[in-house]
Amino acid sequence: MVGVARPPSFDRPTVLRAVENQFRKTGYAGTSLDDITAATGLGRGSLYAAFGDKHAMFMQAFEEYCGRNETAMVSALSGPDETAVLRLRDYLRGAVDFLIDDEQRLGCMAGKFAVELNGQDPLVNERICRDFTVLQEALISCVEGAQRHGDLDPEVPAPEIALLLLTISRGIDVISKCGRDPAELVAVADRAFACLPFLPGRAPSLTAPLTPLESS
Amino acid sequence: MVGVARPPSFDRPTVLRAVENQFRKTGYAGTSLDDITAATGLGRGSLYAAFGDKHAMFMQAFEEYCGRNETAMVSALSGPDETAVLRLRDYLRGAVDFLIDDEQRLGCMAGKFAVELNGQDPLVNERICRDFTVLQEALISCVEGAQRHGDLDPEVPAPEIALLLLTISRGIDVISKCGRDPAELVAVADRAFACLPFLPGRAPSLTAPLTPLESS
DNA sequence: CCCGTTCTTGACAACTCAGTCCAGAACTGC
DNA sequence: GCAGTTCTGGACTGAGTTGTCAAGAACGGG
Repeated sequence: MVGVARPPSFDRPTVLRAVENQFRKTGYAGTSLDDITAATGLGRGSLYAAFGDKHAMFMQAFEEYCGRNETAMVSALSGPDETAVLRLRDYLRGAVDFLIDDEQRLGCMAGKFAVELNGQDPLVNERICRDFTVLQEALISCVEGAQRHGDLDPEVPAPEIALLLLTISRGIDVISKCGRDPAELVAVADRAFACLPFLPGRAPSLTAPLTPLESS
Repeated sequence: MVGVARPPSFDRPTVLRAVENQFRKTGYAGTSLDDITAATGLGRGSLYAAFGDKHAMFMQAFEEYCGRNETAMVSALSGPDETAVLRLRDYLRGAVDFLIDDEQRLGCMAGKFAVELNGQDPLVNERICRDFTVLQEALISCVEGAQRHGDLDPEVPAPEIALLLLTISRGIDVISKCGRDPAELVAVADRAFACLPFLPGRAPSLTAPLTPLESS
């Protein structure tokens, strides 16, 4: 009488990742369930049973993305005050490297759906706000570290610098969409970094080695 | 025998503008022809006869937008070297003001569809590239003016500064989507302006009066 | 006022869409 | 190998989609 259920044939995170990629590639309205069945290799029945309807699939994939990205960014921006300013440089360069490395140039998923959904989906919008807030706070901590260490001008409000950095990386995603020379994107990131309010004599060389930054 | 045709009952630019607004609000895939008939007040037959299919409607509305925006930007960024740096400030502030003034926060249409279509529509993509190039070139001229006048460091390549400014205004569009306090957006624009490579003693006060900038 | 032309409206066909459902497959404890 | 459970794939439904078409309305020269 103790019948044992057939176990799912798929790996949940793997499927969610495929769903995420499909939505990032073709947008929310532009993605059909047939696209999703093709991307995941699962039938409609399995998808609906495991994740709910299209909107729920999207939300779970998006939540997955946000959590992963926030963790990576918070981790990449944490560290000693001595190297805080280098982490800020790597944040900008990392945004560019990630675009260059990815042939599809997907960019930040939160930024993409902020733009596509235009604030018309409250659940998605709330998650985007939270994502941007988390990223900004991680940047604030890092900026404050650089200020404590005497690299950046402590008179300039850290939240403003942090939000500017977030703005620039979202902007880089946008301008990268129309096949620009990767060197131009790198130049923009480096120029943005060079424009930060360094204290006199503290602006580091742009040719210093770059430590890679995990991004997505 | 010289029959005279019934003249169209609509104003072409007005209809194109309604089409543009609808696409900007709900995206390309997210806009149905019923949405467009509702937005324009025209029947399907009239729309198809006048503009062609959905894609052609989009292209014409987008072309209309790009032309209008490019003209406004080139004009707003042109002027004497003495005030070039102020025009750069107004470019950034204008991007923010336009978002704040518009309750729908539509932002730059080229940026929106660069993100939504992800480079998958060659015709649209080509137009976006051209739009960004025109904007960057107008910014380059203005930056060069500011350099000639001794406001900005002539050692820094003008195209880099110009592309950074373009990047920042596209980024502002993105972060504005999740209901941020307008004051934060203004602060980011002002901070970005303050970060430009001014020559010593040339950084203008941020509280100087702002001349309005037409945007869309 | 008539006429040829073009515009307009909305019905229509063909197709795609999201979401449901069911028949059968897979699995494991017994 | 059987039984009981859940998983799987795809057919199916009804709503929504794009694009077409035809019947009639509007127009102004003659």
